[in-house]
Amino acid sequence: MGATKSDLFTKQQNDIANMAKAIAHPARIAILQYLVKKNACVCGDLVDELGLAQATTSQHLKELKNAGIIKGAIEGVSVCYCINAKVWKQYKELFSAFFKDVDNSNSCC
Amino acid sequence: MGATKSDLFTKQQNDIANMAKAIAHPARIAILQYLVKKNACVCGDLVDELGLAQATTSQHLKELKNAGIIKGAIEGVSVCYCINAKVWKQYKELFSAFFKDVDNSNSCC
DNA sequence: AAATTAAATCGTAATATTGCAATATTATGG
DNA sequence: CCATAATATTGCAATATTACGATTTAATTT
Repeated sequence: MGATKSDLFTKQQNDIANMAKAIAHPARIAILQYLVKKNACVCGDLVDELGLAQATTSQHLKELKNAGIIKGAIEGVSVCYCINAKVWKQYKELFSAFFKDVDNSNSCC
Repeated sequence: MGATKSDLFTKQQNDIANMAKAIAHPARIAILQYLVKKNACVCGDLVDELGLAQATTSQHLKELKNAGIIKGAIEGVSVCYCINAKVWKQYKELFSAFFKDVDNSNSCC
């Protein structure tokens, strides 16, 4: 036990859950907000920005890269990160579809 | 170590991360989709629906209740669950605001 | 009151995540 | 080539999450 039983659920359900998991940490939210705000590639200053150790920051960046939501490009000795606009749009749309309006007129609670 | 360093981040960043965490499991996505689909209070059949043990299902329901996104009402010997429309709307809006459109025209990667 | 039913809680095991120091890697400049 | 700088990876400890059997709680029915 301890591991999520992914096989019980649909691909879509697992996809949404995994997307949520990718942003389910304040450091990763902070990274994404910073990249969106800067509206450009950001090289280097993410470690200073967060206040976490370099290794930890690098790990969070890796998770965001694995999720596809950011891209990294080597720029000389440092690495530049930016939002992957295409995947970002997918996230936007999938969450938007998931959180469609609910009709709770039939609800008893 | 092991615990998230919430104090490094803003309340808003922690809030978004916690909301994402609440839905970062396929069983919880399945529960929410089922409640939305049924468009009414659902009593009892959630355990049969998921395929997880009763205790596990109950635990997931508790997390969703803690996050405020669902409500439960005792109905005789069983418990009826439904979407908390107000909180649902908040989630919808917060995620929608977070995933606002990005301009990556200045991006190098 | 006893039996039944549904759900919550407890205890515990397995696994995942978070965080950081230490080390490795990679590119640049001297 | 050697030193430096920036980032990645490794290894490990602390904590969190997931899952389930067993038990408890709470309401209903007999």
